[in-house]
Amino acid sequence: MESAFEVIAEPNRRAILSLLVYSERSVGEIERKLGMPQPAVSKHLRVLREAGFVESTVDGQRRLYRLKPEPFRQVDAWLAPFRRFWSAHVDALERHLDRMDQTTAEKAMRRKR
Amino acid sequence: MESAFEVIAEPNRRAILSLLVYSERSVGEIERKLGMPQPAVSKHLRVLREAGFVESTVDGQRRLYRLKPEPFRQVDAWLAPFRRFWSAHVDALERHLDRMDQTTAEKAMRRKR
DNA sequence: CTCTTATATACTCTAAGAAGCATATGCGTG
DNA sequence: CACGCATATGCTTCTTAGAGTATATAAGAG
Repeated sequence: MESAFEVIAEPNRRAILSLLVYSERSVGEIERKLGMPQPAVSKHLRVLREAGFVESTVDGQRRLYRLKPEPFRQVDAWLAPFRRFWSAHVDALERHLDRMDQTTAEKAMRRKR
Repeated sequence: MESAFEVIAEPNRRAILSLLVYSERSVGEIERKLGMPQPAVSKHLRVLREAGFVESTVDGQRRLYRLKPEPFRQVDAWLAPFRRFWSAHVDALERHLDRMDQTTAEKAMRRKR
């Protein structure tokens, strides 16, 4: 489970991360919110912690988990070169839709005449 | 291998995708550039194709593969909510580095006097 | 039509990861 | 100090993915 990519390949882990975006959470809170068994939560949190996605602090008998930024940046960095590419496609799609609109508009014009 | 996240969890597949950013490639080109056995390349391309990351066209006895945008967008969409969070950290880092620079600058100033 | 090049597929083997359950550890309270 | 809640860890089992190797398909060249 070296890489950040393998870590976020698991749906339950992505769910945990998405939950932690709002605020830090105890294990029990995660367990209840996601409806998954406690050992599963702890195991996934361990993986997330070892990969640097989260850190925890002790609060009495609870542990509070919160996000850490680094691995997200790694993923984002890998994604960056593709962004240029896919936004070009958005542009192409928009141009296409614009042409569609134009065509529609022209048809409407013709109908109006 | 349903999800885009599982697909990009595999390092060889990420390498293939990164290679295709520049231009479309034949299987043989990928094989040589990445130094991996041909069946491996074909298998990974199959996974990528089925997940919508790439598409291929026939060119004589070659197949040319190129990127498709949708799955990248999915990944980016999942990442988006975290971006706000981690850029806050970037800001903090930048402020930190700014202070460092300032300190360095002050030292330089002192040296100059 | 045969030989060669390009690519895909089938099959076997191995390993790793996730689920499920049981149990350990550790702190808090009466 | 005994009990109960919160969390972590250990163990077993099941499944799946990837590597490696061999082979199939299909197109071009002579």
